[in-house]
Amino acid sequence: MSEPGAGAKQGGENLLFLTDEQLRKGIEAMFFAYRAFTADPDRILEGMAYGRAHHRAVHFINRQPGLTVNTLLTVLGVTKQSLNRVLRTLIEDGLVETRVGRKDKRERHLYLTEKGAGLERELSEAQRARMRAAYRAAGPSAVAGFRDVLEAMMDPDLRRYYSTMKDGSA
Amino acid sequence: MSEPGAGAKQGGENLLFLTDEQLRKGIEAMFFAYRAFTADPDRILEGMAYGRAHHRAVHFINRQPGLTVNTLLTVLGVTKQSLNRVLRTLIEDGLVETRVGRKDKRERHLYLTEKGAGLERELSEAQRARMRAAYRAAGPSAVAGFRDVLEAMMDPDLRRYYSTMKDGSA
DNA sequence: TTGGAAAGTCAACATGACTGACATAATATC
DNA sequence: GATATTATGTCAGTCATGTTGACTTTCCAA
Repeated sequence: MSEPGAGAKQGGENLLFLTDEQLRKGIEAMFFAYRAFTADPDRILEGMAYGRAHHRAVHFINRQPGLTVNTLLTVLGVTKQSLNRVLRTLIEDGLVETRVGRKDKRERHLYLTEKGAGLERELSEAQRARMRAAYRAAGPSAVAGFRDVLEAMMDPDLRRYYSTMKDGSA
Repeated sequence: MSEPGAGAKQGGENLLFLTDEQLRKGIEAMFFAYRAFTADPDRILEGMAYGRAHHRAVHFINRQPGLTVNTLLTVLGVTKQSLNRVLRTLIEDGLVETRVGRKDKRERHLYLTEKGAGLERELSEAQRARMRAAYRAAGPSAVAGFRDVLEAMMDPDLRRYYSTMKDGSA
């Protein structure tokens, strides 16, 4: 890597971003940003009979149509009882449909209906708008750094899953 | 904006980080990283009679000793009834103490006791350890980008508050 | 002196997590 | 073919954290 400035001050100066104060600022940044990040879809959902849990389910079904209940369970990191309540209402309301697995008939593969895709679009457009504005304000190299830090923060299993998902850059 | 036909190479290439796919990846990165981010303190707190809400209160009281209930309310973005439940148990258990305001006797200023500071240290050390590892893995310039994007994502009021807090770089 | 702000409290309720127990169907294994 | 395991679904109960609404006390300020 290239040394910014002199070579002498290397150790201490290059590690300044790891002080406790800096780390605490990072923690607060995560907290405040995440709140803003969820605020827009939450606003849309209030009044509807759905909540953040429904949004998350719909998001991942959209991203990976045909995924099984079990996979969704792992990705969301909740119990099947918790997911089931959410999924049941989405199916009853005709936003999600299930198809029995061809190979393994125990599995249910999940798909969004037209209606479900409509809600997904509405929610994700609100969220993407904020993300887009933040990306634009911060610039491409900041975005790369943002993604790198978040990825490094994830639990290894989910990082692996995350890495396999399409990102349009390939 | 620029025409998609004409200056295609330049504009298009520089804006590739704003495609919907890229934005969706950012959304997922936030989701997975935030889960990991809260997992360690949550693990410590389970078993104790406290939860994430207590952690947040303790964090901000530590960061800004003597802040009033009203300020904490704004920072945390919850109702006073919700905060009060949390604060009451922390006071009863001797983790937080309140002092009546000198100037305005209606105000209660919040401070951590020794015991409260102990819990804060324990929780935040777990969280900082993960943050430190992520920062170290991603490097200083990624960290700067990370912080820039998160800051741009916040709601303006909290961004203002966030900016005034000490970060050890000034 | 009166209006409003800061804080605290009670009650009722919603959401989204959790555990534990149990049922059904299909696959996998012995 | 009998048995174990897996994938899914469901019922019941609990907990943490948020909400609204109503009301009180204290105290500052116009």
